[in-house]
Amino acid sequence: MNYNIPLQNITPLIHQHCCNCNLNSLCMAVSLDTLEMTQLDNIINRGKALPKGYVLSEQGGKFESVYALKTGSIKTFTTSSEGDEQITGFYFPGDLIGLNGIDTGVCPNTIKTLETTTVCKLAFEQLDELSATLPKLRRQILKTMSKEICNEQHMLQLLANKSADERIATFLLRLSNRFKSRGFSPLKFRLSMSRNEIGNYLGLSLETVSRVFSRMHKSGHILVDNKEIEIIALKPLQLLANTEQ
Amino acid sequence: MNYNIPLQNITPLIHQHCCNCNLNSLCMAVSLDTLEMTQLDNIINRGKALPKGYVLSEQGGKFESVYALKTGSIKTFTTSSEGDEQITGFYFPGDLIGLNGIDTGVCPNTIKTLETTTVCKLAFEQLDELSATLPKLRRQILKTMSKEICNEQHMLQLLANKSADERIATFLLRLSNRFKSRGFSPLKFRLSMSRNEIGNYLGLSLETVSRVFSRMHKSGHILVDNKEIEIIALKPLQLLANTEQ
DNA sequence: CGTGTGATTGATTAAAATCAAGTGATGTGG
DNA sequence: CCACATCACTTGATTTTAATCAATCACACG
Repeated sequence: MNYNIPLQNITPLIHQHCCNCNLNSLCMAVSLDTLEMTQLDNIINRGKALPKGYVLSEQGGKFESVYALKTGSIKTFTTSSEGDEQITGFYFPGDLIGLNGIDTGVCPNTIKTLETTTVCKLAFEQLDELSATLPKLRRQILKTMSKEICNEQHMLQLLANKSADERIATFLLRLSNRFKSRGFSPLKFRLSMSRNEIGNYLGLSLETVSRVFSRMHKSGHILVDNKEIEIIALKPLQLLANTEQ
Repeated sequence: MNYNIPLQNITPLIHQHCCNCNLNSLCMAVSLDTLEMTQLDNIINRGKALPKGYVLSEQGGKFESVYALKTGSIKTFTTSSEGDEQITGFYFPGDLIGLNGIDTGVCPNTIKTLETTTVCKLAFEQLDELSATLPKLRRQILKTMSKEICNEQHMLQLLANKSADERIATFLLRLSNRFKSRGFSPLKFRLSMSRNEIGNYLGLSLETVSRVFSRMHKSGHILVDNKEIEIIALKPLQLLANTEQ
């Protein structure tokens, strides 16, 4: 199910601007004043609604744009020479995706929607030029990349020496925090990715993911109904995520 | 053995400039012309020789500077709330270290020398200001961070679904490539980190690291003499690093 | 109403961690 | 310069965890 409909052919949203986007506090536009935001606004190709499974950018392709996620969710993954995928991140509204192509000029991973999703597309060259005159924008780009590095270092720690239960607990709590900061419920949410994708991301088999969910469900920490998750007991999860028991 | 001698009290090297530094093709200075290099030169606090175990920057401290590694080697690691360390990277001459503190303004990891090491210290604020007028420098900073993200995504892939043998083979080949691009021998080198540190980085116990080294030694792929490594059969290692058996 | 995909659950296996000696290297003080 | 202490590394035996293999269940969809 690999849609490759060109962006132009996808239903565009009503034209909207950064200055009245409800995500501007999370996005590139954070800390810019109205005039600066208008300048940013001018280089943005805005709000296309994309179906589930749509590939925004393919690994190996030329790096030209970065994407700001408006609604929906996205996964990024690398495909190794043997063909197996490794998911490198899940993304939600307000996230900026695709900056890691700068180094080589080639997209190092594939960007794919997990559900119906809308994004803003920013041409990187123009963004870079604009950043020369807007120190706050420049700083914001660096911050985004810096945060990405920190996230990945956190994942390294998780994969290097945490148990399956600790990985899942950490995963759920990170999702919870991300939803919270976006104004969604931090205790009740829907997983837009499959067990297989969660396992791939966390270095676990899909069976293990399912077993851990069942275990946590039985012990009353969470409520699992297929993709719907409700966190019942936050403290035990936090304990599991932080401490080596 | 946690030296915390202030930088000022460490023997300074003979004053040297970016324009005649033999690492400028690897470092920030790459692609800058002579005038631009001189401007960069002016904001650099240069060439201090640091003993083994010296802490350049501590996790949780204020983020102010980044470091360019001239000679020696460095590890970066995060310390979790329970106190266990997770090594996030090993660095060699030409590498730029510490940019991931930008996001929060706080150093997200500790930077520590693995042996006698010399570095150049760059005040980040000044570097950022300079980057506004030097597009090539700005691009270089982004490239450095982009490369760091790609490295870490590569590590994620390694930790998520590769066997101990594949991890070690990949580790050795990456070192080999990095030494090669720095003009050192790609087939014979000295590991400046312990088995414990390698294991920590690769998500393996130190015993497993030792066993894999022994196994590869016996099978004639590498020669191991304590910290000295010689790659005898490159092809089998590459095969092991790339393919699922 | 079958078909297929994703999720759950159980049984078995495999890989690496842990536990436990023991060896070799390095460094220190007498 | 040597005896001793310490630390890093190696190797072996056992245990543990999660992967794999396998069957079944549940839900969505044509």
